Amino acid sequence: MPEGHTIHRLARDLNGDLAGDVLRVSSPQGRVPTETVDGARFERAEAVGKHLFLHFPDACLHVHLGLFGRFRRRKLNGAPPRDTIRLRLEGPRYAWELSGATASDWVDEHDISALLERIGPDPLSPRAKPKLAWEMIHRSKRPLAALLLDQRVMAGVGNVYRAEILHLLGLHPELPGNELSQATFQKLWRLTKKLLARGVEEKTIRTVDKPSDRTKREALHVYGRSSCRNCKGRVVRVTLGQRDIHYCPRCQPREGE
DNA sequence: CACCATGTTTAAAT
DNA sequence: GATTTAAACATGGT
Repeated sequence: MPEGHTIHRLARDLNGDLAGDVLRVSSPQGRVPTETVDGARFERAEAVGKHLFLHFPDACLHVHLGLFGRFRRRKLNGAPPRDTIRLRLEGPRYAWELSGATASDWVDEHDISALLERIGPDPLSPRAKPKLAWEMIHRSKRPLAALLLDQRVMAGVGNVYRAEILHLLGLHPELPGNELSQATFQKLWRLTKKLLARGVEEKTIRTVDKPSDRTKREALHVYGRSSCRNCKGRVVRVTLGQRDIHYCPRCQPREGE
């Protein structure tokens, strides 16, 4: 479910609903110890790449949604949580419920810095240093498609954004990182930032300026499509690394650059 | 009901 | 040392 925009939007919505409030915190599944924060004031949520941090005065919960994780708002209606709910944050007006996450652990300062050191710059962070991403890409022979998905290079891009970014720049997915020019990298960084930011506002991924309708297919150029939005040619789907990537051989020729 | 998918981590193999 | 592969984990939508 989640690419970086989802997590940043989650942080914004959680803050809008719950920041500064005293929460009832529970773990219906019993998988997250909540005694120390139940009844405590929730300070704020913070997103970095695809990671989410929930800050309480004396504790911080690290959440990563992984492939199936969800974190949803529910109206308070007295209904008991479903048995798949791992964590429940109950504020004055809404309850937020977490399910299916890959990670939901209490972390200390040390854990947090170790984690942040592990991931690359997040284009949505004003303090991000794109230079770090450029250096990794520039030094690597790995295909661009693999580098974009590697959270150590850049944090927040997932399978949909990667396919769309490469298509918009006319880059072949297998172009080795060290063959990308610095000028094109700068375009790539700016584009990524723009698309992720738009995703946060619209709560969905849209890379097409004026889609003809509201369907997901129409909002994208190649991902999940059988024909390229630009040239109408057949979209190629190949497994690169562990994940499928969609691209248009005509709009994204091998020579690239 | 069967199938599919917007992810990460670790260790082992190349 | 760099990179790739395999395995494990976790749900909901169609």
